[in-house]
Amino acid sequence: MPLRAHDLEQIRSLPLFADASDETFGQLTASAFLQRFRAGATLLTEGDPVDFLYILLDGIVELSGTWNDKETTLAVLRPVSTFILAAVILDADALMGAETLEASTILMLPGEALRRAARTDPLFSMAVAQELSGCYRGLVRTIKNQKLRGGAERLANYLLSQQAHQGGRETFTLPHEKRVLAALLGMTPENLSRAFANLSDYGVVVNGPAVTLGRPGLIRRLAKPSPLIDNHMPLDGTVVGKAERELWPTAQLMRARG
Amino acid sequence: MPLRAHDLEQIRSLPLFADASDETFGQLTASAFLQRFRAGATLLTEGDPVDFLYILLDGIVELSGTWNDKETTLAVLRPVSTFILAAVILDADALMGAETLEASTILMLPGEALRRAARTDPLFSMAVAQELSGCYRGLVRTIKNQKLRGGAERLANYLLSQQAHQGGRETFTLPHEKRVLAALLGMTPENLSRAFANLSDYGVVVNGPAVTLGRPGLIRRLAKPSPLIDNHMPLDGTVVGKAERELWPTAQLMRARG
DNA sequence: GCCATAGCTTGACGCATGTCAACGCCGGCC
DNA sequence: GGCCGGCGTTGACATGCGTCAAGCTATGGC
Repeated sequence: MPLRAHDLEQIRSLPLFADASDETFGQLTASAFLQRFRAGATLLTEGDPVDFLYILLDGIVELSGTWNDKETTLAVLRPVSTFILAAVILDADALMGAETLEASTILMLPGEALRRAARTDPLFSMAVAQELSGCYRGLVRTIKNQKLRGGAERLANYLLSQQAHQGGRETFTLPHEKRVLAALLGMTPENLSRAFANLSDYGVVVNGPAVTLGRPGLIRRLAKPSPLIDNHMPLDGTVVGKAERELWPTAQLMRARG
Repeated sequence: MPLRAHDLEQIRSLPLFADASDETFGQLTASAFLQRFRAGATLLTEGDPVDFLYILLDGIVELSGTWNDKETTLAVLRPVSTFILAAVILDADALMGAETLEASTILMLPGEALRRAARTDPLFSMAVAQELSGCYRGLVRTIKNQKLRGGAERLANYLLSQQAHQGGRETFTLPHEKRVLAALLGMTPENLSRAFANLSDYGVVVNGPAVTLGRPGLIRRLAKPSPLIDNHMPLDGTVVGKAERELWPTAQLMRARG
């Protein structure tokens, strides 16, 4: 699929490309193309050489890692997210697999063009460095979340952040199937059920995909959310400045499963 | 402490600075300075604004994360390693604490100078992006190691990689106290003891800090080392090319503790 | 309306790991 | 020499989590 003017505008407005020169942007997009994938399609297998930077424009994709017949979910991405930037920059093999959870449309940007652009356009490569920094810090948060909190605490924090994303209403709806949520939070579906059951003591009521936090104070006291672990979205519509750019870089949701 | 010619040469030869223009390098080092810290010194506290890029030239430093009175070790660094590059690039607060485990000498490079250099010198900011990519992939490996392997398996793989680093001899010596090693591997000291005990069935003999792997085939069959998780050092002395640059970026050792 | 299937939940069980306490070893210090 | 404190090990115990099995509900096809 060729790119349309509308797509180009959308890409151009991403933090990663906003500062690039027109020339750089032109060279980058000249060799790029859009591709549509069905649900469950494998985009990348662990160990494969990575030839493209992927930019998820629509749909959902899961990043995973495997070893010895075990699999773990490293992240679940929603639009607009770039992924495997690090592998592209280093021209290295993929450390994670990628597959679509829903039908998705993805922009594919040849790696060689991206590396060439980064080597010549300092503002673009600075943007690349900022994007990578955001991803790195996302992983640091993930590890801290994973190692320092128990299952119920991870779930509680997830619910609080979801609530914030959806406008802070008392009742909101889970964006994924519970099986996917469990993987995201680093537990089995069975344990997610139990974790929800435990949280009922804290005013959490679950009705299918609908969740209501009946006692915000109580659940917050359990969750103890921290800006050093959880990425908080600004509640009002204020424009984010440079320092907050890392807040919502490429991958908003990052958790691991055992 | 001012920088000496010898220090400058050493810095200049790091991958991060090797491609920078002389002008960039001069501007960067003009405002840099060396500092010596005693063992146990706190370099950075979680949440602090980060004003410098740190480059560990001698000694050992530990990176940690905390939440709710619990602490976890995110990495143990040895020379020559840079750290908190991502926070510097984004001019953001530190997500991890840093403290010296031994007396250390550290080069401190003002963040503003680094960001300015990255915005103007494309080859330097490309090197920054490559360094960050290596760090990012290191964290991905850490998470996979942590979530996919059990304690004994993590230890087995650590021993194999240590053995390789030390020339592949049957007997080698642990580079850290066992308490630090336990933190590195994401377990308690008690469990590290038990893990060592379990590995005796696989030909692993421990004598204080000396470890000998009596049955390499057996321990390898348990460890199942993978290039997608473990960073293998080249056994021979071949010069590493661009693709392998990520192999030994800033932080070689990254594990987390619960 | 009936059945099949998938997603979710619940219970029972076992394993891995954290916690707490006691002990031995060793090195430093008085 | 004797005391002391840090490190490492070992055991008993509790807990969190994964695994397996069964059942429950909703949805879709016939």
